[in-house]
Amino acid sequence: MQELIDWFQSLEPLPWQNDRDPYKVYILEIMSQQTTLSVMMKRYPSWISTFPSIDSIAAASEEDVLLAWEGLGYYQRARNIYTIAKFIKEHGFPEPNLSSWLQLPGVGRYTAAAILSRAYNKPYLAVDVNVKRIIMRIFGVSSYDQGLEEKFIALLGKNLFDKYSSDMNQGLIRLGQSLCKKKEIICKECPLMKICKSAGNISCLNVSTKKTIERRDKYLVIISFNEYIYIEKIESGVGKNMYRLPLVDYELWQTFLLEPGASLLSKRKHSYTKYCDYLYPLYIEIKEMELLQRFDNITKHLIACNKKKLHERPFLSSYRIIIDELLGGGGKDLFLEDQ
DNA sequence: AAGACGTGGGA
DNA sequence: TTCCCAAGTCT
Repeated sequence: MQELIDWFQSLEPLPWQNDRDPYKVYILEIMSQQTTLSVMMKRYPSWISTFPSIDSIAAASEEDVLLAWEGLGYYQRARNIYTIAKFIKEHGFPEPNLSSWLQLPGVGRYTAAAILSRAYNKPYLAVDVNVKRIIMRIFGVSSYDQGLEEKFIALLGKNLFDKYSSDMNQGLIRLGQSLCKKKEIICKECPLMKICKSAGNISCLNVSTKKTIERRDKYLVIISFNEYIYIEKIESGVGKNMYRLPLVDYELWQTFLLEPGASLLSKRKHSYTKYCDYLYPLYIEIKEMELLQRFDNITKHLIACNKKKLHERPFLSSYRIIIDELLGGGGKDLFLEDQ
């Protein structure tokens, strides 16, 4: 299927398309997961600017890496990048084969294949959800079977794939994003039309399973004292080793509400996966050292961070938004009541 | 093997 | 505003 290669090469190339540096290809593949092209266009260049090499990451801290990843979500990926950078600094890149790369944390079958074909020109088929859908349509089947992959490569042309797997892998993904989409197909422009059993016939729709949403209320306090804001390090779970504004239980939050200097900020909604969180931020401005002691019971577990340095710590997005509005825009939209 | 893991952006 | 989506991996 020379047609696939020709079609791919006729597209406007992505800025990083022809970079074969294993480090950059690795970052590119990890960052691409579960995100959109517009996010990539913004974040990939800035990442490379912050961390131009494996060594630059290995020389940083995990917190620095999480900060650079902030806003991209799925933060385990950033922790893995840090782990892998240190490993590679010591041992070098893995051998260019599937089993060696699969040993790296966060590198699964898709990512390993994509890196090996892009950076090392190894003929592995990188099967992501797009390619999976294309394969199912090509063969006109309604369930996926890994055995189809070898047949698919044969259909593409084994010799051609051995030589041009990088372009063909990338071409297939672009195809899945543009012509052979989940809910929309444009077969007449498809380079694979000749070999497709489902041509013109949309099928293999992923049935989206509706998840039941779980609502959660979170009560947080922003304790401000001189130049400092108290923040809390997340020890486990979502956002591990990142920071948040301190969460307290409702009872305590209510008692803080009555403190002098306390003002209620507008509530925030933050949804992800199956959760719908409502954040209730309470801003407490403490002017006297004596008053600070009234919060000893919680502040002793917290970190006093200079307001000017809050941007140096990695925060989960929902908290970052509140912090930015509080410090940046004068909190105009944030405050419920005028002071 | 179903569920967890996050977010910004577009309709 | 609200809903829904987007280059997976791990357990």
